[in-house]
Amino acid sequence: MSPNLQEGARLVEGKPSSTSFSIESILGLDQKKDDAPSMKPHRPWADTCSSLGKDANLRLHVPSFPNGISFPHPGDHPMPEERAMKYENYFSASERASLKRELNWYRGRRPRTAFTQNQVEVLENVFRVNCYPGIDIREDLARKLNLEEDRIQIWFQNRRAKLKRSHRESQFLTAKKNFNTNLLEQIEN
Amino acid sequence: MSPNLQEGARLVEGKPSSTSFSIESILGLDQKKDDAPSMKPHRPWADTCSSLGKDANLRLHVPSFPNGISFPHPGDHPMPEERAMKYENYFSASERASLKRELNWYRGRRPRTAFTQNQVEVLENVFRVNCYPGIDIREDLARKLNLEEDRIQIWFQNRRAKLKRSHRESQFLTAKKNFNTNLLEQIEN
DNA sequence: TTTTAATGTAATTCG
DNA sequence: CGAATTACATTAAT
Repeated sequence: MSPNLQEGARLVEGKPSSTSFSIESILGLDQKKDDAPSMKPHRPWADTCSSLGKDANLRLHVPSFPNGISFPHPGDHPMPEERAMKYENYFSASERASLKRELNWYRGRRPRTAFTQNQVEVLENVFRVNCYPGIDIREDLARKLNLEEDRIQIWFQNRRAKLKRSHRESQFLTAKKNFNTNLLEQIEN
Repeated sequence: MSPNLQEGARLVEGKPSSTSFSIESILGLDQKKDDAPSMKPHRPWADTCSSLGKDANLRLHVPSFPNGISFPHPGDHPMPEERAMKYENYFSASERASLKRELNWYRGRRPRTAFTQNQVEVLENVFRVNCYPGIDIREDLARKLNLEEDRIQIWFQNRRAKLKRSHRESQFLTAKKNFNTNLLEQIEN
């Protein structure tokens, strides 16, 4: 019997009591506690080497308009009337790109990769033959297409999901059609 | 044999492949072959008395292709004519393995469990104290959280993997930062 | 709005 | 058990 779980039960009920589990249950299982998981989301694309003055606070800066108007957060609702203020009008392409990177940083998401048509075609061709390319193939593709291996792997994952989805859908449609057909026959008889 | 990437590349570019992937590579011959005799994976959640959908997914072995999934995707560009033969002749062991895997998923992958926030909270709290809970603790948790013990075990496994991953990453970042710092010092001297 | 790259994590497999 | 990989549900960029 582990009486220690009662602590857990308490936590369930919203009691943030100090987690004191009975020693017995932890006995012999004393682990090196990394109490601050620190959960680094792993964002290698936010390269720390890019600038020598690689200050962390650099990315916490909230972009704003030159005139002090705060930058429209993409998640927010569009501002109907202020169309004339669209930030595109204020920044060059490269400036927008860097702003975007900053946004991506504090939102913690890798900038969306835009595959070229050629890259997609090659990937599709490989997919047709083998939709589970091993690491060797992926690395090979990465070199040949000038992409990171991770992009390749993700691409295949998403591609498989897409295939499955389409399969599901067609199956559903078939089932529906059959259902309707049967129904019709019954009515006719 | 099956078309390889050279053909694929040619199809894409219309030029004599500068990209050449070896057949072995494409077919993933380097991958682990699991042509092992079919053993039953025991899937209690694949309830025999579930509804219509069950049989549909269970044995859709279409002669030409498992599950009716066509690899030259129906909506996609057709492959060269030679495709009309028995598929056994066209797919390597590893490809068949892939297909088999896919088949397996369709007929029996446990539905993804969505833990509630409370469940996760309790699990995290226990994890903080002991990330290798023995069977008794797991059973206890299972009862308290109304989950199967297996889910608990898997959760801890995945949680440990996650912790390890985060350690690796923070280590990497630290190393990188040190590297940059050293570089900077050298430049300054 | 639709498609799809990216994320987080539960589930599976193998050694 | 860990490591690697996968499916799958979501989020969000285009």
